[in-house]
Amino acid sequence: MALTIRDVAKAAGVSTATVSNVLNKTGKVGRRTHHNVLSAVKKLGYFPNAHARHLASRDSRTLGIIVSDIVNPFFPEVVKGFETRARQLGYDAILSDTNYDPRRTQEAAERMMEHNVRGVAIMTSEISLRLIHELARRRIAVTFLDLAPARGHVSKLRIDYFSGMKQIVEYLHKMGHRRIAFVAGRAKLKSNVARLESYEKCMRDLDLEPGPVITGDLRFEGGLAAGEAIAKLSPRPTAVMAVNDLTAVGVLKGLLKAGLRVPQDISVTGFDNTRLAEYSNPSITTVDVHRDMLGQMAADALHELSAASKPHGREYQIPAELILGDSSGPAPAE
Amino acid sequence: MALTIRDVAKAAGVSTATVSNVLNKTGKVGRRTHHNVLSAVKKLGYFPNAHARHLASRDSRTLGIIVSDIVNPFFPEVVKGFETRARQLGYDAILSDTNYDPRRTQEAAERMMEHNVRGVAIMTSEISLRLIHELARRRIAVTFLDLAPARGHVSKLRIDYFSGMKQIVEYLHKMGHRRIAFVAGRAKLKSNVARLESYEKCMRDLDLEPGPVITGDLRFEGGLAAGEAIAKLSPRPTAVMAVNDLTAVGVLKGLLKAGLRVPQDISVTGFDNTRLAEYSNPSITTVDVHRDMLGQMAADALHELSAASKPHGREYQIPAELILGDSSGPAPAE
DNA sequence: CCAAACAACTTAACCGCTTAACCTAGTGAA
DNA sequence: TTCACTAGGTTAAGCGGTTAAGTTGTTTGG
Repeated sequence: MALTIRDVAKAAGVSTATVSNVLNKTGKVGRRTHHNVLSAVKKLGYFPNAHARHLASRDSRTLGIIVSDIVNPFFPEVVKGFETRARQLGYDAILSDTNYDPRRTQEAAERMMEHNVRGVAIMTSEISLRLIHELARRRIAVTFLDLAPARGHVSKLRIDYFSGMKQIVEYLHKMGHRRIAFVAGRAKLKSNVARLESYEKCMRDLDLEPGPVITGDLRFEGGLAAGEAIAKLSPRPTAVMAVNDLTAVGVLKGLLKAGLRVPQDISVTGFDNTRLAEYSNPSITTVDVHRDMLGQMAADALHELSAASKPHGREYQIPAELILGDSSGPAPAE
Repeated sequence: MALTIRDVAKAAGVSTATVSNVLNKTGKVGRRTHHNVLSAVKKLGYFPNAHARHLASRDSRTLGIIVSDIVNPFFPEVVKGFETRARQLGYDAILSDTNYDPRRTQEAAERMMEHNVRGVAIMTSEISLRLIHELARRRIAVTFLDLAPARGHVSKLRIDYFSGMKQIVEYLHKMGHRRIAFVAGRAKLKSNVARLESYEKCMRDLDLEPGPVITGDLRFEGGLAAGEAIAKLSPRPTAVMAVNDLTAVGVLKGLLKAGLRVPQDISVTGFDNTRLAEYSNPSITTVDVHRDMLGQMAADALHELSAASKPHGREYQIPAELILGDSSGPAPAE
């Protein structure tokens, strides 16, 4: 089999405890011995077995992250932020993808328990309350996105959708837009509902009548259809806010197809600041929700929770930032 | 602490060995006992400790995948394909992101060794030969992308860049294009060199003079600059092949900015079939290299290697497929 | 009818590490 | 000189599983 700590101990002429102490930098070992052990490690090419280490120390020093779909452009940056921060804090990170499937979500949670993670960041919405309790019962730190309130071992991450929407609406208002349509996503998803409601509230706050609201599908096709529909409306809106960038790209294409000019005839905005927004033609005005920061904060939150003797879940807010693109401009003269 | 197999054994009134046999479905346990154990497991909410299991069985049943950058749109689908297939085959999968950093690549490889993986799929180019040997010495199965030849514990995955490029060149040729420019990436990366060389060879095979070749940076900005430069050339190429989709989007924007119409005045093609290509305006003609299949095949290859008694590395070929978009069309009349 | 074979367990020795408890010089204070 | 520390180790008992070997009670072939 592979090399063990005993091989190193033998090679360095010391006990396994000493090797372990060197490897873990406990400072209980003299300079000479320390050096000897280290060179034996190097010479043999030894790497400690993570499983044995975790088992013996009864601490996995592992954080988990569960996402719906790593292919969804929302998640890679979150994962990267999480993983990077976790490593900085000295944790190993494991990732599970649920593919929007509740059964796979269950499996993902089980995997986290089997790996004895200290904490898990749940970035999906398809999580059941039963699972949450299951994790809580095991005193595993948890962070959620928007779902439940924070308490005990559970911290909450809140993306400030409202602020993001507000920034868009106020920006469009300042540019002279008064008829601002909204292309929504499926009603089920919390984040989409939040976006729609924020839009409506912000409109009212500016004494504007919300609507028309068209329901898309969060995908390109839905946006395309919505764009074509909007082009035919009378009176036509002077701006269209889409629930996300992908929808916005669809809307944009639909409007262009109908012969409208963007942004001269009509402005379009997205949400999420994905690469799509940046590389679209014209680039899309959107809102950055700092996905990398979201991942980082999740790792920080889990670290805090799992390190505390009496953990007290907090709420973390992730700020949103307006990103101006070429798809929006002053409202056309009537 | 958490529940152990002993708790379950006690609750079911059997030995830990029996519980283990039930959990591992060895078929050595009677129906009644089997059932009793299972209900005890369910009642207590027990999940076996993965670390202990791996340690005791001296088999991690884990596959690893190392990528350069999960945020790079090339990788998420690869990772997903890998992870999905690995799970189907009964493996746990772990992911490491090197961020293009050789030091982090080293750390990633070490992590794989510490986790005692059966095999690791290396999807980055920043891997050193030392590391490869290190892994081979430990009898860890390995797959590479294009780098070394297959042998022993090492299988090779080959993306058929040549076929992809050939399909584009022949398609453009059939559409009447004769002056076809190429926007390359940095010379260092193997995959980019392969694309450029394939382009040149395919051109010559059709009795066309390759060039001009403009060097971009694999990013949007490089494409943009290249597009603007190409617009000014005389005689102007009637088609531009870009080394990847991102570059193609940049080229597209550069050409449009210079007042050219795509595809009426000039055709543009990309490579990789990312979402960018699909959602670009106009959508980009590109080549799909089946990234999910790449991930799957990597998992399959590792499974095969690690299961074999006398492993013999193979070469796997991932096919490329032309995807027609709206950015290409017949060559303009002279 | 008895020994061999089998089904269905239990016992206990690890797997590769960590860590509490113990040991042994050597040092400094009284 | 004596004694309490301390520095720098060693010993050995786990961590939570797996699994080879051993132990039963029950069949079954000759």
